[in-house]
Amino acid sequence: MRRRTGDKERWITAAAMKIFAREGFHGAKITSIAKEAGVATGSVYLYFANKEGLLQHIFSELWQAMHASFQDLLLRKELTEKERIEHLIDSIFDLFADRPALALLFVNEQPYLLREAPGEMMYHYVDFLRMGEQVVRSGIGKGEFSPDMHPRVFTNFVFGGIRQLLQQWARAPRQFPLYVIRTEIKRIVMQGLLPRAVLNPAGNVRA
Amino acid sequence: MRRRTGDKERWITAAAMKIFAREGFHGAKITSIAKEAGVATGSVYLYFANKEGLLQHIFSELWQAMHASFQDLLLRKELTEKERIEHLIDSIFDLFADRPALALLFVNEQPYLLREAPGEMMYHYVDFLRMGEQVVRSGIGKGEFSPDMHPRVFTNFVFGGIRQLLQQWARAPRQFPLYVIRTEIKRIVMQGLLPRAVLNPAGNVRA
DNA sequence: CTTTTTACTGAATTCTGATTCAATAATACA
DNA sequence: TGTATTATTGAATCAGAATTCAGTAAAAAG
Repeated sequence: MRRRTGDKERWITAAAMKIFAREGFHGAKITSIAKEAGVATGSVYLYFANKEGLLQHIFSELWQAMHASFQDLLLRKELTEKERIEHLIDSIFDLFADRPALALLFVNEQPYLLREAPGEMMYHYVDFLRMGEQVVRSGIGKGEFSPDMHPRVFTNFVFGGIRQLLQQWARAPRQFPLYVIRTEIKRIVMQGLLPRAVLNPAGNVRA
Repeated sequence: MRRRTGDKERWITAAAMKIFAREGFHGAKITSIAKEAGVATGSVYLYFANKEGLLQHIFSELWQAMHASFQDLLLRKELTEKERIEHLIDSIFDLFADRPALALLFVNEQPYLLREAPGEMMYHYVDFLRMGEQVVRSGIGKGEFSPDMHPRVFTNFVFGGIRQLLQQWARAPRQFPLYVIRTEIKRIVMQGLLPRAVLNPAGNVRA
């Protein structure tokens, strides 16, 4: 017999992440991935069915992590819905914080998988958005949020905005740091662009 | 001599749009596009240098249209900045309103072109976002918008949110009509999720 | 130390689909 | 009508890269 030495599966996924992110799924060559991983071309096929399987595996782990942290947040009864939304936003950024390559994969290759492997992907995707919607609904119910907000449109909008900023960040991590992005997103999401009326001590409205 | 009959270039771009949107750029076969357009395979190459050129041509027209309507809006002095932003949002949706296939192309294939043809694409992209930022800055200057808003993050966020919703819509136009999306986006962008303090007739603050 | 079993290798194979181009058709012009 | 010129065709070519597999290496078992 012979034992597997080293965690080749991990080397390969790490390499794939890097190459997919740089070249795009279609531009990435299995040969480059193998070289980057330090294994032979053929070895990739010992661990994954094919190129697409490799991509799916990466996404699958990602969605799983995302789902888990969302699930956690939904269960924390002590949070207000406003806090919950803020934590949801944070948890997405936490996931990508030190992995810009993963972020690029996530934002760029999602459409491909959604077309080629609609089943699993669609499931995660829909489930994920559903969770967001749920929080918004519940916040409206409690009077925390504007009652005329459309939960599904809102959730999609925020999700899309986050993706776009993740992409900008991953493309050039220096142009704005992630903590700025998170903070700003929360501001936009909660307060919007217009200045808010605030109460002065006398109870009157100030611009 | 022989004259070109029919507007083959247009037939081909129309077909390409449709097929690219359905199969994705990489999944689309030139042969299918030619058949859909009602011309021979080789004819595609009489009008476009290659497959990528075809995609670029579509994007190029699109960005041009986008740029033009943005430019118009920037020049309309009678608008408040708030109105200007609302019109910007509308102009994007107007562009895609009856062309879901174009919308899918736009949201799905942008990353590919940004990688493969960074020059022109990047130019349009950056310019486009810059225009948005400009409006926000100017609105802040005039006191129309929250002074602590980060113009670049804001613009990217909104752009991303719009993309996401365009995609959802294009994927299944029936789930929410475009006019709902526009309205909701404007609400989110302007007011955010939290309920606003409003004045009642007596000048006091109501929840 | 030999045998057996499993891991790994990377050059060769295969497939897919973009691109080409020799042949043909249509129109203009003389 | 005949000839020149340009447009169009689509089967054949070609390139590139995913996948395979016969061969080799390493570890375990005896």
